[in-house]
Amino acid sequence: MPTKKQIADRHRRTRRDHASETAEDYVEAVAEIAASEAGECRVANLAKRFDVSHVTVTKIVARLVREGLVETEPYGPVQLTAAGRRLAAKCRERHETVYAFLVALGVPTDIAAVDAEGIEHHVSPQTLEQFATFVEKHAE
Amino acid sequence: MPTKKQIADRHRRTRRDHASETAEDYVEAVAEIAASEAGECRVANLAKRFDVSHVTVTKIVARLVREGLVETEPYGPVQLTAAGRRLAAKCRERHETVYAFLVALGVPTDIAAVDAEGIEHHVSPQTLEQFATFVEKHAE
DNA sequence: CAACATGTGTAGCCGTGGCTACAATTGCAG
DNA sequence: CTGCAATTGTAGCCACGGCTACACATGTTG
Repeated sequence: MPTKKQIADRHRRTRRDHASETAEDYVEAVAEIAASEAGECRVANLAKRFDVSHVTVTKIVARLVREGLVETEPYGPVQLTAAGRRLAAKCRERHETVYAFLVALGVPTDIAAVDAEGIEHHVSPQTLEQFATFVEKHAE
Repeated sequence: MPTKKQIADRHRRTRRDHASETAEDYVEAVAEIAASEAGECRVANLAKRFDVSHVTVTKIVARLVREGLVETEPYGPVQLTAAGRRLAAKCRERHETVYAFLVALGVPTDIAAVDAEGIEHHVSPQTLEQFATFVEKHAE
């Protein structure tokens, strides 16, 4: 049975995860939008994507710049740094695995899409591995 | 394929979930502590449990009081309301299902404990149902 | 080139969940 | 009953992710 310290650690871990969830969602979105017909990712694209005001996007992008995940110039597009691209690729893969896993489990695709969005940030490498294994086994 | 509005909705849903995650964690903890040897749940118990200062607990408890989930008096214990007990029971059951599911999947118990903590708040009833079914099937 | 729509930036506000520092209460020891 | 330790409350600060309102750039379009 877990000690009190371990329980506290678990919660602290959960909180720390929250802090980076937004970053993960944003770099993923930037990558997708830049790879789409749009060709580049602008603040307005992100605002629409997350259904928030452009101000919220601006503030979050500023934080991502501080963290070295994206680059941007005044009135210019938002571009991923090398670190941002790495993170985006990792998140995309993880997201797809979680989604595929839920679908393989028998969850309706529309529900799986919502749940994957929330779950993906909390899946450890070990659990993700089990998810992937399960998907392979059930890939008919 | 999902529309832009659906993607935005998914994200809004995820954010709204965040707002209630803390409430869920706290009512769950209050129920557990009150049911333990301690007999009652005090601010100090919660502070230790989540490894945060007592001030943070006080503020969150105040919010839970506003939301009708707990009751308390100055310098007194924190008690669940009927609504709080209902929510706690629901969360406890869901938490256990998620944990049992991860373990059944093959995730090490210590890892499963951490992941369940993060995942439980994002599991829809439909997905939870699939988790439970899976656990039953693999309960030899 | 001027004007106007669109897109960004800036200022300033809110609630949540963190914190430290200090004040007040409680409760138990002496 | 007095006094001290532990607990709880209060004040005030921070970062994050929301917002509205207003200012400033950009880029078509006439």
